[in-house]
Amino acid sequence: MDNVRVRFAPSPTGYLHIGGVRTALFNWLYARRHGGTFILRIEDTDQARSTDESMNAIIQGMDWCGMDYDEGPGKEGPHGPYFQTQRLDIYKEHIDRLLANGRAYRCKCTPEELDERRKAAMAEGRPPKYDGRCRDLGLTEGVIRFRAVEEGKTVVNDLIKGTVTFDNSVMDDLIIMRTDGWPTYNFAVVVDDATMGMTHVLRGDDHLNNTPRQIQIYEALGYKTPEFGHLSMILGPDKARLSKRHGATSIMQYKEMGYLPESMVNYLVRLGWSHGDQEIFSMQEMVEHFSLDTVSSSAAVFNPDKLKWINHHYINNKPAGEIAGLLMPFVAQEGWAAGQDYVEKVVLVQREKCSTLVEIIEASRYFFVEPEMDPKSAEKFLTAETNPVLQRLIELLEFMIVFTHEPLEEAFHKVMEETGLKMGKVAQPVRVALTGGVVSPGIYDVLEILGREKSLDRLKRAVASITPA
RNA sequence: GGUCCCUUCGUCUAGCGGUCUAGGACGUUGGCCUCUCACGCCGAAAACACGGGUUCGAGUCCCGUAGGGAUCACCA
Repeated sequence: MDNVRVRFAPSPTGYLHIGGVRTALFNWLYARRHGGTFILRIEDTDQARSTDESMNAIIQGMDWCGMDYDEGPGKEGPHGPYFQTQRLDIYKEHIDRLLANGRAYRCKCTPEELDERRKAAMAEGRPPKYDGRCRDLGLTEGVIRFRAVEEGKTVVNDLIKGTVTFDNSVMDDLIIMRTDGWPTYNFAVVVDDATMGMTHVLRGDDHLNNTPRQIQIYEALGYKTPEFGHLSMILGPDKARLSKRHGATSIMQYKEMGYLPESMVNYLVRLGWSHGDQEIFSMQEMVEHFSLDTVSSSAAVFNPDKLKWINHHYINNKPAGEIAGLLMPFVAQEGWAAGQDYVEKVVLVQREKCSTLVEIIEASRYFFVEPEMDPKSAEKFLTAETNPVLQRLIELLEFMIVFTHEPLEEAFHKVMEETGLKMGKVAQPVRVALTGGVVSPGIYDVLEILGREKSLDRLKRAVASITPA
């Protein structure tokens, strides 16, 4: 399989969707696996709905995920341009060919008339297809329709679904050029995929029903058809196609929620593809093992819990310095002044209990600002009884030369010996004093990161807040 | 409604006719560890949609049924 050419062809009418990312990813992997070319094409013929923001979001999202393209916006190649709105001449030329060989004709039916007939047909239980009334009128004005072949069958040898046979009687004469002079989707994709030399078309299986009509267009134009592979859909928990009402669906939303790109890609690749029992894949491993043979043909429900688990994995396995770097924008957003070295120390002690960058931030406020005291924790652990314990600890810490794990541990043990209290009885009050709550990393780590000054400050304040018995 | 696709634990999946008393992962759950929360470790519950074939033998092949999804635009 040489010279593989595949593409991702989104329409810039919204943000880059999770489903779109997966489609892009499978194409990208296929290209990289086979040393082929990955093309990004922008399907912007619906100019009313297309926006530059959307296009930027798509490019940004793909970049974030680590999917680079070889040809596309900003990377002109031999088959450009890569915006459909810049390819009008190409479409016109192909329309002319169809008009010339009799495979296309003008139609003067108005949208209103068509709509009416469609409804009537539906009501009577007839298939709502165009009746072909303008077929042989030889009109010179109006939209242009493709003259479909209605006899026989069209077979799609799908790389994922297998052989799918369509009866041509279901085909009707679809409009290929609108009143405004722009081509419609089914025609434009064919012209683009053919002229851009695509060898494989991997896309969502919502396009499977379009494929036989597209094949007819390829044939009418005298082009060789590419290989097709239809990926199953990603579903929401209710088994309906994943959409905004299921929550976050834009890839950049996940970035904001504190997910790492490798988590998204790793999670998404496992939605429909597998390599034995392996769950964790680096990009390199994916490229190495990816195959259409192991792509599932059934739809998959998006599972946020598993995504979290994968994100937890990456947060805990990437170098802490990198995680700290990713955290800096979040730190800035909170308005906290801290250097990356300090953040890295926090990462080291916090990440094992966190699944997202945002969770690290939320669990770490007291490392950056004065904590808010949780009343319940204070009531339970900052009591008249624990007061002397804290006071004794303060004395010991005041005179400590190096404020690090081992001497801190020694100090705690000394207090425990003197008071006969167990670790839990000493650590919890300290934890509450330092963090305002009952959950934190190991107490020596908290003390060390906070440092002597802040630690003593908070301990003293806690002591002062306790009313003696 | 027509057409098309899909159907293994709640979820993602392994399985490509015998090695399946069906494996892994997320989640759930019991225990251990323990200065809290976690992590980690050890265990548990949990699935071949149903009915017919084909075959010596079917989760694996075929046909129905049911359920789910997609699609039927001068949107992509």
